[in-house]
Amino acid sequence: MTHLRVTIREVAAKAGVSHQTVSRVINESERVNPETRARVQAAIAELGFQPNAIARSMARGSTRTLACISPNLTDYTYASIIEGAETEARRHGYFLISASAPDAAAFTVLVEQLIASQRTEGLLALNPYIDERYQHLPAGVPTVIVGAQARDERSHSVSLDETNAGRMATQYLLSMGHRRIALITGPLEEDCSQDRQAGYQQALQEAGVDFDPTLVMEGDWSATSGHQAVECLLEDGADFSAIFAQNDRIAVGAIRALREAGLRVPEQVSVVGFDDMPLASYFDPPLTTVRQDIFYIGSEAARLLIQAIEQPGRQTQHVHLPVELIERGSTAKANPEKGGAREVQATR
Amino acid sequence: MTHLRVTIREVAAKAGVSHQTVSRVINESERVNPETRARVQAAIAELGFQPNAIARSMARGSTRTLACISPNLTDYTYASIIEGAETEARRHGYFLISASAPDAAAFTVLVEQLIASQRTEGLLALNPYIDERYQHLPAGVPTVIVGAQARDERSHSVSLDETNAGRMATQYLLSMGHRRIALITGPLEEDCSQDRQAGYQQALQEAGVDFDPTLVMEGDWSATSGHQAVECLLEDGADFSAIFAQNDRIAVGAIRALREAGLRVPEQVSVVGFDDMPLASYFDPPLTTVRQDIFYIGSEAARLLIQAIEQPGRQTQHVHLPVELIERGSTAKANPEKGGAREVQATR
DNA sequence: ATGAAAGCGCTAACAA
DNA sequence: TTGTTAGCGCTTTCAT
Repeated sequence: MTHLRVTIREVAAKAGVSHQTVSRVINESERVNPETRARVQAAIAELGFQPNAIARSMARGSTRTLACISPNLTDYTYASIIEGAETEARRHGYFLISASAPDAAAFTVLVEQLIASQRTEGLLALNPYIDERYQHLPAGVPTVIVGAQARDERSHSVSLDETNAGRMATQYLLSMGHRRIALITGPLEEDCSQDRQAGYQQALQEAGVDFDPTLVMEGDWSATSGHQAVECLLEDGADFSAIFAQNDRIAVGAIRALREAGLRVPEQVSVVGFDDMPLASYFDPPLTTVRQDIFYIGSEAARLLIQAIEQPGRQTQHVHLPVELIERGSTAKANPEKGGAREVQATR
Repeated sequence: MTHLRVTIREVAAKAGVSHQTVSRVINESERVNPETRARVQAAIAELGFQPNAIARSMARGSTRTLACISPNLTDYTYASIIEGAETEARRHGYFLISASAPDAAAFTVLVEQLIASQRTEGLLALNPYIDERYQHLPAGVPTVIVGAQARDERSHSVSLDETNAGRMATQYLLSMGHRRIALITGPLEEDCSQDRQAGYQQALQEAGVDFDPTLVMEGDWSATSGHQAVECLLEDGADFSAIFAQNDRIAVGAIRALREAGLRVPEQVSVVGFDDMPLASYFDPPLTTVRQDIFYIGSEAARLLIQAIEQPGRQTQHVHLPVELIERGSTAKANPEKGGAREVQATR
């Protein structure tokens, strides 16, 4: 265990050159005599020298570190985006500090500590419109908004084509003959909930089906909220033969509630989820869902951010990623005699 | 948008003091005249000065940044540990750079870039015994091994009491009258798989039940592996009335395979999982499982690491965290007439 | 192709 | 209590 860390100067002394020549070698400059380079490299190996990253950042004025602030790190969607971003960042020689900010206040503090302190050179803001945090996005620092479209002109963004995704899921149910399609959304503060709902309404309209607001329930992404939403729907005596749940967890909760009410999925009610989370194919029944390539969202976001850092003049970019419908066992054709309505009314 | 970042010297000029006084103010030194401090603070506010974190790291020789290397960032278990660690780190004024290393080679590179470059002051190594990566743990740098016990004397560790957890799950099934209990493990390279199995065998022995190696299958934590394991078991005509799956995903796959073979859970076969992952209570049937407080594992690991950094002389510590059995619907009493054996043999 | 000098923005030691 | 002087370990001019 080396106690005092070896510096460039010790290497220089050992190799009999100036520390500047060592710097040239570690920076792979061309302008070094092959012999000298070999001597220096030998010295580096012998002493186990590792350039000090902080000193380099200091001298270069660039830290090659990105920040990623997310509501949490455990939701599968966020975690995948972060993993994608981290991998891509590293591919470009950057590191990623990811931190979770449950609320806007925590977000503000983090921006200060990470961005204003110049510890990082750019920011990945995951879902910044869930609360007031977007008002504290840093100015003058490259920023990519992930999971929503930027509302200002300074920020880049990477998001799904949410409206189209909502439309696609709804069209699929319509194509199965369903006419009474309930919708369970995420929190309406979030753009994606709104956009998915817009797509839902759009698809209904295109199919000439009237939009019925009593068929729409707001959830909070949790399975529990899906469960409750279906309970409410049933209590209100709502008539529906399909549900579009805006994420897979809501779908799972909804299916559970349907079962508890004695309704069979997909025979009596079809359910479409959103995300294609890891166990979606192992649910009972396997979940029909909208798949998003979340890992790619993350890597694309990192790519954009690094581009913005390295080419400061660049125009802001807004990337929309496509989605795909995965057909599994939680959906079936509507019962034609009944015109798509449920046969059994819950007894509760 | 300030173009040239404000430095301590500009603040000093504005406040009419030396830059060192400004340094004292931002470091909350006592030795500053209240009036002077007020003047400096006014100047700081007016100029929007933010100390440069890199320069501080440079001058102090300490980066207040930790590294966390994990096989991936998306597994719920890892993500939770990371979130716990990140939160705790920040509580102590540290940042956490988390990176994923799918294999030992990637791990080695990361250790070099993060640790040897002195960018970070300590390492959280999640599950380092899944491959050869533990051989590349850095020397002379505070390290906490998470999810396994340290195999050397230099590293601290935070892990579950895995043996006891395995024992507890098995004892529970035994107490329900099951005698033929199949085990589906994680990869046997990982300590936790081994330890959970040791606990399983221990419980059997204590209950006077013979250990039957044909009832043990090795999985890879995936639902698919649980599915396959049960298929093998059934093909081999194995006789069992309960399964202890070493994680919840394996359990889900196992339940699916059981169903496909026409077996009812829990009436004919009971299944116990491990982790209590978020949707465990929403599975069908709701999963009986061993709960670990993973968030706490992370925060404890970070706490230990920071302690090791700040008090270098300290002895290595090894923390074992308790687990808890959560009883839900995937387990039931064994059929007494049959002595716990399945009634129905799969027809395949 | 190599070296010398200067400085990145701050903190730490010492002096006043 | 405050200011002055040196660096931290490296990169970047600019000479040579």
